[in-house]
Amino acid sequence: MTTASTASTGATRWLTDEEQRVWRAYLHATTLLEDHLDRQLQRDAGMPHIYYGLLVQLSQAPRRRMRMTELARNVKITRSRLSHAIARLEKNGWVRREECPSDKRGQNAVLTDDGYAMLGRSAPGHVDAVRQALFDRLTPEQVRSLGDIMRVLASGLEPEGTDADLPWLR
Amino acid sequence: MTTASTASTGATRWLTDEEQRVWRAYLHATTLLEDHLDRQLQRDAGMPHIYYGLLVQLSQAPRRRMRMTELARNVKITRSRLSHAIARLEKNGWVRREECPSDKRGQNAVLTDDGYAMLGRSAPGHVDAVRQALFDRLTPEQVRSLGDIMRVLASGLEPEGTDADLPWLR
DNA sequence: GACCTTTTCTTGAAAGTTTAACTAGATAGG
DNA sequence: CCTATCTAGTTAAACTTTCAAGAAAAGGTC
Repeated sequence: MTTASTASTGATRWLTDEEQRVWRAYLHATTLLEDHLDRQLQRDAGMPHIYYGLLVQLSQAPRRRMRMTELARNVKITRSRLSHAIARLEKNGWVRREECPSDKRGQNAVLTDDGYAMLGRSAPGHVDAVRQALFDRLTPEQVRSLGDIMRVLASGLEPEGTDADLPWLR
Repeated sequence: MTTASTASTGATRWLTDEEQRVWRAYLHATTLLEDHLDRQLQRDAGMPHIYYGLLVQLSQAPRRRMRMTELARNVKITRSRLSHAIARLEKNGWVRREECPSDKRGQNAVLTDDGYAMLGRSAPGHVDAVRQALFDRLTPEQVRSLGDIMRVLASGLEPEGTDADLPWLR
């Protein structure tokens, strides 16, 4: 019941010319931007974009720590992927695992001082990169519009909404 | 010279509140959509989104064949990644390699009949998924606006443009 | 032609991701 | 309590991507 819309009627509503152009532009731009930021962070911070996102999340959490599952949910990755990622960040000394007092199954990922420092060092460059690629190129209306559009898309794909899918991802 | 903008002055222009919200929404929506389509295609066509994109490109090329480098450029991936991907698709019987007559270094990736057939089978479902996630949720103005915005972003990240980077990617 | 550089594509290993199975602790019902 | 079920997180194996290196043909240049 995830796909079916024309699947039931048999008639496929293909994309119009404009839709095709927009879709291609979307794919094109989003992959270029992701590649760009991934390379920027790999070069300046020694990690892929998503790992950086994990550190940012932790840096904003109450005591710079967060339960594994919550962290995974916030960044939209599976728990498995998070396990591997945290293992790697732990090797770098930027994150540390800590048992959860209230739930013995649980683990907290904790941002270390080293991790915090490295974030402070690389954040300016990263913000710069985002600004140059995105905000400095769009008009204020476009920025507002982009926000609206992205919120619509996200709400439609959120596990909640109309057709509740699995737990929260997969 | 890729990053530096405040790097030279020392003053970081952080993101405003609205910019932060927009950026988060962007990351959120784009990762959800990519995950969604990846899963849809993995389920219905047995391959990740980017592999599907390769087949689509080939299906639209003159004699359903294309030089490796051109294919890689069109889909925005490295030649190395393409080599591995084509090897996998070859194992599936959907693509076949063919030597290039005019340039003995060259290879053409050719979409097989099996590949073409499989594309015909999975295209409707994929178009449906894109439509449901994107076009059915946006107003016509939003679609137009999204196209404009994405074209601006892409043009700024294209290896050409103002600050010519490396060959075309990396 | 000999020499040097560039272009095309492949390869192998390391890094990252996915999938499915699995351990251990929490929870609910009887 | 005891058992069934659920939840948190990890792990192994298969697969994909990246990175660095390299083989082979093409293009100058003298």
